[in-house]
Amino acid sequence: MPEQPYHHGNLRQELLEQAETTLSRSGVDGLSLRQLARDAGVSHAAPSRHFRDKQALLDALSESGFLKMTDAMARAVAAPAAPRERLFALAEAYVRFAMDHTELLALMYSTKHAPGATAQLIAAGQSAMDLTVSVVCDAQSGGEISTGDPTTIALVAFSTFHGIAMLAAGQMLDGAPVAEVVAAASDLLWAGLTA
Amino acid sequence: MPEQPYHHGNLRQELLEQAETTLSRSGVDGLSLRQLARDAGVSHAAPSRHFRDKQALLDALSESGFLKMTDAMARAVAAPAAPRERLFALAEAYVRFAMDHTELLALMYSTKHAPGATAQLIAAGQSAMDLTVSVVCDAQSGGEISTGDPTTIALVAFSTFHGIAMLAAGQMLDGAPVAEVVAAASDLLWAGLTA
DNA sequence: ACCTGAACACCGTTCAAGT
DNA sequence: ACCTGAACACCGTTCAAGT
Repeated sequence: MPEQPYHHGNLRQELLEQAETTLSRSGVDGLSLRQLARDAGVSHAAPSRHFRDKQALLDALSESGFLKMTDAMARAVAAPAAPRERLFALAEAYVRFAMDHTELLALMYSTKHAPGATAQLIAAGQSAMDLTVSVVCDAQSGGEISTGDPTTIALVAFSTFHGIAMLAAGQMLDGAPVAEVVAAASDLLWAGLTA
Repeated sequence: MPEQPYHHGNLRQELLEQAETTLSRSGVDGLSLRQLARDAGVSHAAPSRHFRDKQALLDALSESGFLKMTDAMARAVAAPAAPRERLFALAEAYVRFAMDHTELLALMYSTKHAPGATAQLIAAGQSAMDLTVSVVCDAQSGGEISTGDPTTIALVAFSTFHGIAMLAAGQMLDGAPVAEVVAAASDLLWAGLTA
């Protein structure tokens, strides 16, 4: 175990990992570049080699969050099942991710990175929505739900799950069991789509 | 127009008003107690007489935001109309408020004030949801929609509108016209409820 | 290429002291 | 009661200089 060499070698990665840990424990406000540098045993100016500014680090964190979330949702939807079950599984995966990564989700959907967002970040943010569209399209081509613009339908479904995820993550469901709300939302959506 | 007297007289109110303006222009991150003090022509330590810390000011801002929002929603729902239209009006009012007060809404639903929130703040946050419950109950007692726990139904409806509001405020609807998504969501919800 | 050290212009919070 | 001024411990960002 040698002391840290002058060239850290993997600073960018270590900063990101430490940042994710700190984020989940203390929220965005608890995140300071100088503290991250201290944790990594490096001068406070070192991170600027790897992230232009603090926002760049937050954006990188957001992007990896979107990738993880989409991954979890994609796995939930991949299992062969009826569209009805796949939509439910999508909702469950979304809400579960939200509850397991409260602060990360808040960062991901904070308006902050609105203007200068990377193309990669935008694409990552879109992929969860794309997944929803594909489930809707499958259900439509199976003739199980009403025709109608699949994007709009997916947007409504996604918004519903997003709303539940955000409220659940913020403990604003007034103590209603999350699983019940997710189930009720899936039922209601499906009932509306098959009406 | 005399110079500001030593005792400002209305500092708390002026700080809140200036804070709301700054918030809407620059977001929470653009909000600094010291800057607000400068704007009010007062020393940087003066605000602490009126707000224990920065979070207290943010909480006060949130609370007044919730009051305004509920007020707008209540007005939208007050007009005598069929439950179907009242639910739609509720959704419209919510989303309109969200788009007109992007940063305020983000603050209101940030998890920040989770632990030390005032009872007043919590109550204010609840009132929009209460309004939704009452619309659902009216629809149920009119026999227009399926019976079932009105709180759960309201929670799903509220989540849907909340999700649309948040995504719209963050310009994450991929360019889909907000009004269309709101209408589609209302239609889908109502179809599910009357199925 | 990667990092350090010092410097600059900010913060929030606290506390004696003033009026 | 309400506010000031100074002080403390932090920030993010920049930039010459070191290895």
